[in-house]
Amino acid sequence: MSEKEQTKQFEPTRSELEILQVLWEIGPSTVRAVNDELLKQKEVNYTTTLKLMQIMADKRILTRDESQMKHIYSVAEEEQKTKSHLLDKFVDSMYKGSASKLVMQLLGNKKTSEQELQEIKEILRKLEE
Amino acid sequence: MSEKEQTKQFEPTRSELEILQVLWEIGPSTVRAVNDELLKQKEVNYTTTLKLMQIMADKRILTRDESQMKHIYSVAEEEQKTKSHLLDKFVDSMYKGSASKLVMQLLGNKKTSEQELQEIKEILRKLEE
DNA sequence: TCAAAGGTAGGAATATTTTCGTACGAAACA
DNA sequence: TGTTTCGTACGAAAATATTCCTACCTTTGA
Repeated sequence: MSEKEQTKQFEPTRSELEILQVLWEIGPSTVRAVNDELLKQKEVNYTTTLKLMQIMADKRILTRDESQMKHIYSVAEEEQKTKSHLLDKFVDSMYKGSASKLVMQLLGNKKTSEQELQEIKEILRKLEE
Repeated sequence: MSEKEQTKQFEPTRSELEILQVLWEIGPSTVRAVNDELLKQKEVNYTTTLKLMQIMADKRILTRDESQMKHIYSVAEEEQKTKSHLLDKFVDSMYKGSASKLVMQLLGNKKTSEQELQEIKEILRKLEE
């Protein structure tokens, strides 16, 4: 892998993101387990999920333990690191990098509950200390 | 357009999002103007941008004024409404709908400056009133 | 032992997204 | 007026992403 490819930012496709979410949720798993989770959300053939996960392993998004017949797939990068990167990209592209603009939007959002609000304040308060 | 299609959530592709960002930035514009902006970021052929904007107009993401030869394209939906929707989706898919989790990530992020932090606190303070 | 169930691999078929070649009309202007 | 420049429309090609068929191997259990 060239240096350029190494440093190239990780850009999951929509389907890849779905699988990442499942793996974040249930931890390292077999294809079967991931597929079962996906089936709760949508119609999807087992081999489709298998193929996607194989592709993700090729791309080094996932790693896998092949020592057993039922391969166990894990997310290669730290969940927080990946999310942080995706959040950065989101802030950059949608709010020109301004975190406060994003928060403003979030708070103006009807879906953000009073409880969430309190928690956010709590976070900031703790940050003061 | 069927009712289902109407209520179907707006899901811009990556290229479409780039164009939206330009239009948010510079306001209603010709294809030429949008393409010029895009050229600052990447190599792109005029007709490629034209085609994309035509497709977006088909999908009703953009509207256009054809009264002049140089058509003027505008973003159909309110910028804030679109961003709010995309932010919602992001929070839902990445943080299971928890805004506070997102904020926590944001604050733990080295890219979020002290100044941003102050601004966020200011927003919350004003919300108290 | 052998059939059924369940696993992987690989490639082909589809669907979607992105790019651009080409045709052709309108405007600008020498 | 004629030619160059700048615009749109359209369709096809190319690139990507998604889905699934088929082959074949391993495990399980009747």
